[in-house]
Amino acid sequence: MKLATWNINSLNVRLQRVLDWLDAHPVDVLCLQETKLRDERFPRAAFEAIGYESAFAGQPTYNGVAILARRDSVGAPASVVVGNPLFPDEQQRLISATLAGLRIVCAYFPNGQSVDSDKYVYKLRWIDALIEWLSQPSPLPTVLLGDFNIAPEDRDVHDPVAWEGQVLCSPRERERFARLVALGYADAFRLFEQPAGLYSWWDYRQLAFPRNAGLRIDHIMVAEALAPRVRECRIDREARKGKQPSDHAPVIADIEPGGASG
DNA sequence: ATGGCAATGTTTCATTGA
Repeated sequence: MKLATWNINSLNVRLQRVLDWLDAHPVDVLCLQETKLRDERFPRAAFEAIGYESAFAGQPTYNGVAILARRDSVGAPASVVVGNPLFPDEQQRLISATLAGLRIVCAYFPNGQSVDSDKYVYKLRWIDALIEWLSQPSPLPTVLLGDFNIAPEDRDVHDPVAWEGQVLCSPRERERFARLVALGYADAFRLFEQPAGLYSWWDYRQLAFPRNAGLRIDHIMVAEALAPRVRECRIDREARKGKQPSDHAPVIADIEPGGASG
């Protein structure tokens, strides 16, 4: 079972890119962030036409998340939950659903703007509430995937000295990531030996992508019980190439279908 | 010290992103 996450930075601008990507990579589940579309404008029919059912929560201009599910393999998203029941929030950053015996949580963590800004405080509170929610027992094993806006370690940063203490890399953000790990979530990417210099986001400016000046801030985290079943986790940097790309690349994990252990 | 680029709607600039 293949799951992917991709911050698409406007689904309106990049719908064709997503359709083409799914044609080439027919994953079972694709989580999207920054759709930037109100729900009336979500291109549900375009995804249905290529065999994907969708659940989505959007708003104009900012944020917006969606879960796409391949009809012929995992069916439609069930038990859809929009937002965090413990954290009322006008910003559409969280959607979860049940698919193939898993709880899929698609998350767009706040950016935080700069350390100690109001947005940074909101980011920490938002993450704390997510951790509180995920601390509650779930009947199904959970996969938490999305744009975390956190580079967990220095090896996830092209220039750790320049980024030291900055937003996305600050100790308090990394401590939150570590708390998710302590809660029993494994960073699927780090379950495997990976070459150095693999990132999921590159600034549009200063030729960051050709210089590979990136950060790894998009993640797939799997509950403890699922970790032994993860066969592969990789970043598709090809998707960052070409005309008018998103500034993020998709992350893909392959999880062995569940047995009696769930 | 700052901008660099991109998308959006508040549109011919300000705001946000990361």
